[in-house]
Amino acid sequence: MARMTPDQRREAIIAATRELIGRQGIAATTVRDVATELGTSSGLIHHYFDSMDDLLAEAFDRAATDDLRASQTVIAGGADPVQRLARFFDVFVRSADDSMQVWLDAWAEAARRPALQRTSRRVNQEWQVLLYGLIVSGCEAGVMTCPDPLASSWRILSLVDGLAVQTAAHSGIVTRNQADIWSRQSAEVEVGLPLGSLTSHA
Amino acid sequence: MARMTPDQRREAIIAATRELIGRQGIAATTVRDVATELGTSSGLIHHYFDSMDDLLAEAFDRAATDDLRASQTVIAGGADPVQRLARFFDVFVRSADDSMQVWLDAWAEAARRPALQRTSRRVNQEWQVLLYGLIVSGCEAGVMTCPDPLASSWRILSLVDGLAVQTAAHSGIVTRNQADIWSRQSAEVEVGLPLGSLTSHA
DNA sequence: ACAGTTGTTGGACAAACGCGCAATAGTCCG
DNA sequence: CGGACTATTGCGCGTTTGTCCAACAACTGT
Repeated sequence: MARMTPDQRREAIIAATRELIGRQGIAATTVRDVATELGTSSGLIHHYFDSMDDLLAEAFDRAATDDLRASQTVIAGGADPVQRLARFFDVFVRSADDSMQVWLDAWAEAARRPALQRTSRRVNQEWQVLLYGLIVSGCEAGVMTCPDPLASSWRILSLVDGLAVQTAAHSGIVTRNQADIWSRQSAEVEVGLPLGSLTSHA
Repeated sequence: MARMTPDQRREAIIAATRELIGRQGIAATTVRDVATELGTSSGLIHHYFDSMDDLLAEAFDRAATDDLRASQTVIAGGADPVQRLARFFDVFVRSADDSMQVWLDAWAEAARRPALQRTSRRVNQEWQVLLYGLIVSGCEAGVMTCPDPLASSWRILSLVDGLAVQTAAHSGIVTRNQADIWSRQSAEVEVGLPLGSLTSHA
């Protein structure tokens, strides 16, 4: 096979793994799957990664962190705190739609894969920090009322996770649109916004 | 091995599987694990169940349904709608504490195990129906205000699921007590109860 | 050009998986 | 007692898994 620089090769392995876990989940992705996707031998993967756990954790980390960074950029483009919060739900629902099985697998597999568990925890906390910041800035601007912004951020994040589970694992019972609307309504109540504030964006 | 009646044997297999999935999750439980737990051969399991998917689905069904029935009984003992709703959180938090890994595995494995997927969906819906009934009866009694009881039941169920994920998969970030309090507060807002109504039970 | 280093191969390896099957042991009925 | 039936055994089959390793190929510095 054509030779790459070590950095390029490592990135290519991670990219192939990302593609695969997005397509078939984390739990169902094997070393040989990655090698086939890359068009290389399976031994090469272990030349760059100590274990499958490490590779899965890093691939999940890249995918989740890219999602988070992209979301931060989109959200930062909102004109005011309310619009930024509305954008939070836009990007979250969209990204959850594509990669919910990855999240479910990450949560479940965390019990059996130490590296994946560490990554999953950190990513989760970063989403909470992002949401917490949005709420606090809304309160400082005086457009939101929040008696307990920490509790609110955890509640909204949990609600959104839970609704994502409903649409993914129990697809057909709760639709994506319902989950989107319900999570916005719940957030409006949390931060004292009038109903419809987060949904009436052009 | 000592012989049982077919019914007894079948129940013993299910009981052993329940024990195992509670201890090590659904995904990590194998045919041989069940046979060892029972003290029988592995071939016997396939004499009573067509596939491992079927066995796991039935064991999960029993465990989840038993939890649900026991919860219904406890909840029904509440004097009024508010106390019954408070009891909902008591039993839910307690059962989630023991078996959260089972739920995570059920959600994640549902994508790869058809029988488990059907069972998981049904159990989830039964919890929602239970919660929906509690809310509606509170509204009919005039002690709760609910503009949209269906949406409320889905939101509360999703919130408690999401908070359970936070305490299980990301243990240490959100504690069980915090999750308990936060889910009650959220429910109080949903059905128009004064803060503290669901927590001030003896 | 040559030696040394490192990327890469392809397959061996042991362990574990779900499942099936011939043989055995236990039960029941005539 | 004896034949029919079924529960149960114990093992083997084929596959798949993560990991490892000796050999080969390619690049580097002298």
